[in-house]
Amino acid sequence: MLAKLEEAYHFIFEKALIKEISEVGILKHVEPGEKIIEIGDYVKMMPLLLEGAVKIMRDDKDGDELLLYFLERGDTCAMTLSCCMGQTRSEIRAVAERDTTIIMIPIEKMEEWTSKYKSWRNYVFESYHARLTEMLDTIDTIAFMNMDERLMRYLKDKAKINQHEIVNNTHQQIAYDLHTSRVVISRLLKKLELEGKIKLQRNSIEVLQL
Amino acid sequence: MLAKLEEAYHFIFEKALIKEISEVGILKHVEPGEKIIEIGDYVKMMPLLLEGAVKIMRDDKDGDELLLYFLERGDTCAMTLSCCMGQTRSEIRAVAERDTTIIMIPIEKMEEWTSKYKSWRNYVFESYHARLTEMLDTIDTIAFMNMDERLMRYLKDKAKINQHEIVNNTHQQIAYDLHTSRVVISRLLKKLELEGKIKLQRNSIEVLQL
DNA sequence: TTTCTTGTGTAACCCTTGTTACTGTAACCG
DNA sequence: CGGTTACAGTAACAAGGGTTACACAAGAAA
Repeated sequence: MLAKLEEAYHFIFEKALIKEISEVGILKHVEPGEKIIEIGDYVKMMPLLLEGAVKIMRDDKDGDELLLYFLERGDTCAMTLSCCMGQTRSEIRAVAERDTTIIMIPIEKMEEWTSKYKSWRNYVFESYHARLTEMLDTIDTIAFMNMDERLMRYLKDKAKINQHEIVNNTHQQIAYDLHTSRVVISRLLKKLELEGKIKLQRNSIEVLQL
Repeated sequence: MLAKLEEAYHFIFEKALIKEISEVGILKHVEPGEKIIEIGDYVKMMPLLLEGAVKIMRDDKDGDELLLYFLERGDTCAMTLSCCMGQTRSEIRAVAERDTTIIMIPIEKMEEWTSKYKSWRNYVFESYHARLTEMLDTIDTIAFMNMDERLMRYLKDKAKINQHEIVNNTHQQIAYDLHTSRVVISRLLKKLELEGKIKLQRNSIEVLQL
């Protein structure tokens, strides 16, 4: 564990802190599609991403859902962080996008490290900043862009996150992430294919413009 | 200044910190409609709200704009905070909604207080949490609600913020805040009036269901 | 092979929202 | 007082996207 931890975080945390993390952190592996946090969960551990990718979703009471953003190595979920500190329930759902390794930190340590390590404080503040920025991005997307632009952007993000130009998704799954219907996605995908931006096959979409 | 500061923040900050704030903070008064921060500004001071209300707006490159949320007494702008720490430019615009008094803190102090005062750390974390929650709310609103619901919600918020059931706004101003057109707002306001939820007059809207 | 299941393509239709254009009217100003 | 400007009401139409329904194809299962 120490090796992976150092690989992902040596630019961010001081040595002593990495050692502490490796001592108290609990390593966890999650499969693609596996839930990490559900809306309404009490959050007792803060997750640091060692490897893989996680997608963060927002749901409303009617079962509608919407993709907020993806997390990658070196990231943590600021919403979770925020819930930990405030002892409130999770406002979001986190689902593994690929094979993912995370390390869970007990919340007691967070308070302690906040006064003890400057690099920890900075990391926490930077995480908040990064997540706020991503939320603004999400807002821009849904407020100012049309569905075809949002779709193309989604495919590019997905290709990047999965490090592969082929996105293995059904149209229905995409529709859920973008909070629209399958028919709309099929329609727009066909349009994007005609424009030469993607290539369609059953269960897979090749993104040509990365 | 000390009196107002204590009135707004005595539940939040310890005495010694309030004293420090009053010593280094710069008091500033802004009129309704006056800009406090513009997108792209370098932020060198962190604002604490003593009195009044501020609206936080997001703009895109095409000049489109969208209301994110309001700030009130005891709040600070986490985006600004985040920009201060990270030395980045502002991603948002802040405009006074009423007569507003703010106190500006030089960023050097923030770092110092973060290690020195636990109440400061908590305040900063809670501010981040509050703002993230509000952003999620904003996302819910634009992703899951229709324009008539958004409009009603906007009017209620506005009435609450201004402590008055009469909202003095032209339809055009509302259209800017909700990122739509004047005609759409006029249409929906008329519908809401027919439903008995509001009462319309020139330059003013009375919100009947608070 | 046939059958069943799942995913995709597409047409037809509807609703919400955005656009253009024009009218009326309150308030202000010379 | 008439003229100007800002604001509001409304009709007619366009566009985006959501809904329903159905056909068809690829794989999986039998």
